[in-house]
Order: sequence, then C-alpha cells, then structure tokens
Amino acid sequence: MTDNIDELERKLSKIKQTKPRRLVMDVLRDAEKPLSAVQILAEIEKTGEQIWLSTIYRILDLFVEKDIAIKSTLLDQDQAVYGLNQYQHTHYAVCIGCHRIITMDNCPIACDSFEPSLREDGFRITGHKIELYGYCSECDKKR
Amino acid sequence: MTDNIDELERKLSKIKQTKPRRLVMDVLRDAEKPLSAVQILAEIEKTGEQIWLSTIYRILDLFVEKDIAIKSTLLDQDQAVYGLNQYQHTHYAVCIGCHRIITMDNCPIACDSFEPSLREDGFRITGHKIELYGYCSECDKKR
DNA sequence: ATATAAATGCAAATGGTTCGCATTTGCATT
DNA sequence: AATGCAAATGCGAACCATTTGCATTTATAT
Repeated sequence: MTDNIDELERKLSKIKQTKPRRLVMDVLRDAEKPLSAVQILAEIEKTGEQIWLSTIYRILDLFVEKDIAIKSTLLDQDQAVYGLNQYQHTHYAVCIGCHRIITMDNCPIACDSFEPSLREDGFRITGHKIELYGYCSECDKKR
Repeated sequence: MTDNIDELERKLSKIKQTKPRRLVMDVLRDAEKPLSAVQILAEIEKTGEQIWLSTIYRILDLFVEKDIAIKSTLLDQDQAVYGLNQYQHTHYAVCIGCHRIITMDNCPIACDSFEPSLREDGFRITGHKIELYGYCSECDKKR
C-alpha cells in the first residue's frame, strides 16, 4: 500500500524531471511531517530559489495522482497538507490549541482484524486515516 | 464524550433561541450524515424559509463551540461538514470517486486497549477521527 | 539540433468561509 | 404588556487557499 524509496524513484522516473519538481521533492523528502503548499514554498525560498505557489499546487496534484505523495486535510485546518507516500501508513495527533502535528508510530487498525460495519454494501477499502486530537502538554498547561 | 438527545436539549437551552438557529438545528436533527453549510442552506430553502449563508456559518461555529455539533473536514473535500454530537462516536467511509459519505457503525479504537505511541510526551487525547477511503460499489464498477 | 508537447511564470478568477456594520430580534426587567 | 439592551441576523464586501488561462520556457524524443 505504501512505498519505500526505490518505489518512489521508480514513480518519479515516469514523469518529466524539472527543476520545480525537484525542489518540491527535496522539501518533501526532508520533511518529517506533512506540509502545506505555503510551507513548502517557504522552505524552497529559504534556499534562495524562486517558485510560484500555483506551480507548487500543480506539482502536488501530480504527485498525488502518481501516488508519490498523499494529501490530507487535518482537523479544522483550512489548508491541505502533503507528505511523501513512503511510510507504512503514518497517522497523526493534532493539538486543538496550537495545531501542532505529532506523529503517531503505531496504528490501531493494522494490529487486529477489524471488520468495518458499513451501511452500504460493496465498498472497496483502499486506505484509512486516523487522527487523534487533544491538547499537547504545552497547551494543556495554559488551560 | 458524546451525548444523547436530552444532553443536546440541555446545551441548547443555554443559548438564545432564534428562528435561524431552530432551522439549522432541525436540518441537523433530520440528517443521517454530516452536511456542509451549503447543503444545510439548500435544505432550509426547500421548506420555503430564507436564511443567509453567513448566518449558517455563525450558527455552526456556535454549535461547535457549545459542543452541540462536530465539525469535520473529510478526505479531499474542500468544505467542512457538520453533524450533531449525539452519536457514540461515528466514523465514515468516503468514496474517492463520487465523494459519497457512508456511515460506519463500529470503531476499531473502542474495542481494544489501543495505546498510541506518540513522538511527544504529555499529549492529552480528547477524541479521535477515523476515516476509511476507497470506492463505493457504483464507482468501483466504472473503473 | 530541432520540433513538440508539456510545464512554468504570472495574473486573474473562483469558491468556501469570515468580517463589518446597520437593522432586527429575543429576553430580562419594569 | 411595554421598554431597553445585548446579542443575532441580513447583507455585502473582504479574505485566503486553491485553480485556471495564457504566453513563454523547458525537457525529451526524433
């Protein structure tokens, strides 16, 4: 379902290589957490390179289409975030206070034989998303 | 964590009763699935009543603040959806093809003693969201 | 080396959501 | 039942993430 680095390289080799695509890819490779388009722009600008936001969106759409990246919309965030599709499904906890994203290293669905009970027949499941929410230690203190 | 009807009534009694709020509440009560602001508007207009979209958003914000409703942003949808906070946590499956939302009647987290392994200490979990994605039988056929 | 289709730079449009302000409404008090 | 006041709403405009259109540039196959 998810890929290792070689698998990513194989997918990348199937699309045209351009400088903007390399820039976005480099940022995603280095990121430990999914990033928004604006965050990716900021990372690229830090290196002195220039790129347009619409180009980033187009590249991210392509990456998602080619299964290179995964797009998510986390709790109450008003923008989408993107991460490489290289981890065995990773999930996150989101702080309601500061919107910090914290990586979760395990998954409740992977470890047992969960059978979803859906109100419609014949749904073919291709993936899942789990999000915990609550307060990080810092925001918890402030309340 | 979630509430029954009486608990909702108790929360409602603490806020000023107005016609627009009643209209939105009526729609949410009848809905089997979470609805977007625009869908709520459409339902209200079907009854011949008139209401402004910005009013709906303000009412929904209030309902969320008062724990009367829950706001979610489902996979790849570009708008938020809202549902009453009356079910013992309900999760959904979302069709990648037609964006149909299908209710899931069980939950993988409720049934076992899952201990999340987070990369940050002291996170206080207040809730969670689980979403399956894939293709509904109809969209699956088309592929 | 060149042709061609695809990608990008840039600006303008779009669509969901929020904000500002004048008017109206619900409710507490008389 | 009438009054006053804070809060809610109607309405339009603003906002912000994302998308689109088009002229120009670029990567790759020939």
